[in-house]
Amino acid sequence: MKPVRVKAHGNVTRQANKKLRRERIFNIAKKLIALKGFDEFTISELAEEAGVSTPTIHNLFGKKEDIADELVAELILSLQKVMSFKPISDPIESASYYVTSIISMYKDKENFYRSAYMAADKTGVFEDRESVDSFYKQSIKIAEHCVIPALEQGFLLGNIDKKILTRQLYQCHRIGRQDWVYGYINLDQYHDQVLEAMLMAYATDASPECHQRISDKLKSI
Amino acid sequence: MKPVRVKAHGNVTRQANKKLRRERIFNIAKKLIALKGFDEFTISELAEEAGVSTPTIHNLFGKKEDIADELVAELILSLQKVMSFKPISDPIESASYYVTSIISMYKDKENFYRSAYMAADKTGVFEDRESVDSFYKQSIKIAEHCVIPALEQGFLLGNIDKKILTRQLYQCHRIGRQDWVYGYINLDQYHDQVLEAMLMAYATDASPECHQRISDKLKSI
DNA sequence: TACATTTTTTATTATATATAAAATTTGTCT
DNA sequence: AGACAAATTTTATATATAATAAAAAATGTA
Repeated sequence: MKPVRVKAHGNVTRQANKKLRRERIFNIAKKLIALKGFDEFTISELAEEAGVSTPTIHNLFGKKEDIADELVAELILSLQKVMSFKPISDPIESASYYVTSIISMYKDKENFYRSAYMAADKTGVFEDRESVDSFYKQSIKIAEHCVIPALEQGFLLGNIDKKILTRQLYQCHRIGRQDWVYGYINLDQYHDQVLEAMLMAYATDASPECHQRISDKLKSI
Repeated sequence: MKPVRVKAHGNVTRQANKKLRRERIFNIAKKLIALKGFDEFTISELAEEAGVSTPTIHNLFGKKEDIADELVAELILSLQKVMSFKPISDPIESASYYVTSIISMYKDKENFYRSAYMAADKTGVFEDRESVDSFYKQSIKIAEHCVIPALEQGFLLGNIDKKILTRQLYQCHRIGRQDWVYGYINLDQYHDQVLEAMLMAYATDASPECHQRISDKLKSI
């Protein structure tokens, strides 16, 4: 009876190399998806760009849908970091800081974020408003973390329901992000569009002093 | 030499019947697109539902892309009507009237509007902000027609740039519409979401009296 | 009922995703 | 260096969809 060997001798090295190859091809995939859109990009095109055959793509990534799932999972993970940013009470500072942070994050890996958001649109993860740990509810909570100190410090008056205000702050991001993801505006335009919308939302309940500053800030964008 | 007859004897009747058949199948297409999404709906599925073969679909409608183009053309035409609605100076009345009008229009032919907006997303017509007769610029103009009388009547103060205000009023619609078109919210939720967002936009520049009324109205939604 | 024409269908092509099985490559150990 | 076992890639193939050409059927009128 022959001795049974569960793993090949050089399996550790093999896995490491595989990971490198996979990563190289995954980056090409991100580039192609960002360039053409998720549905429009094809496995065979990816294979050709990567210099391999289509079954190799399937071997490394599974179905096309699996690529979307992987992008989304990576995106969710990456967004968890932003989720834990420290609240700033002044609405103008808060909005500026928040938008700038996100932009610089996107700028770093634009292909990844654009392709991942496209994939997310296909799965609908961001649209789920029901489940407790939904991205929607998490985002609303973050917006709330911005509104509460602003109320406490008197930048906001409390005449507009907090819930409505936070909801608006969240919605601001969505439409701008959409426009950027699908290639209608660039990141700089995204910055201005979202900042403008966030400031407008804050302005609805701003103290006279704060309202004046927001108005000035809006003129400078 | 045989006499050349350009048209068949019964061509008028034929064309009329063809139009009826075509319309029947087009309605099924709208239903299917609204139900499954434009990319997900297939020609063969449509053919089966309609009780004809796939080439018949192609014969009647051309390519799949042509179906999208036709939906978009019909949508643009239908929206031209809404474009010419009379401005109301009071922001609350104006927003309520506008949202209600649109909803009732959509409610009538929900399959059509949902499938047409999906098709429009694919073509990107609504994202074009450059050309003079772009839908974007037309929409901005309508929003302006709402803002100007509100300023004149003193409902708005003019502290916030008119351009910014109109832009916000337009953006309000987009995200809510998106959520409805892709099946995440129904028309009643769309109503509340868009009305809330429009009122919030007006509130940023509202006179104290108007701001109070908006605040009350928001509580009642 | 004959017919000219339109309309539909059968047959076929092209392209994309996906998988199974064969062929090749890889990394290690002797 | 060369043998080897497993991993990896490729060739070949299946399935699904969109699209078109040519043949067959249906239609409306005289």
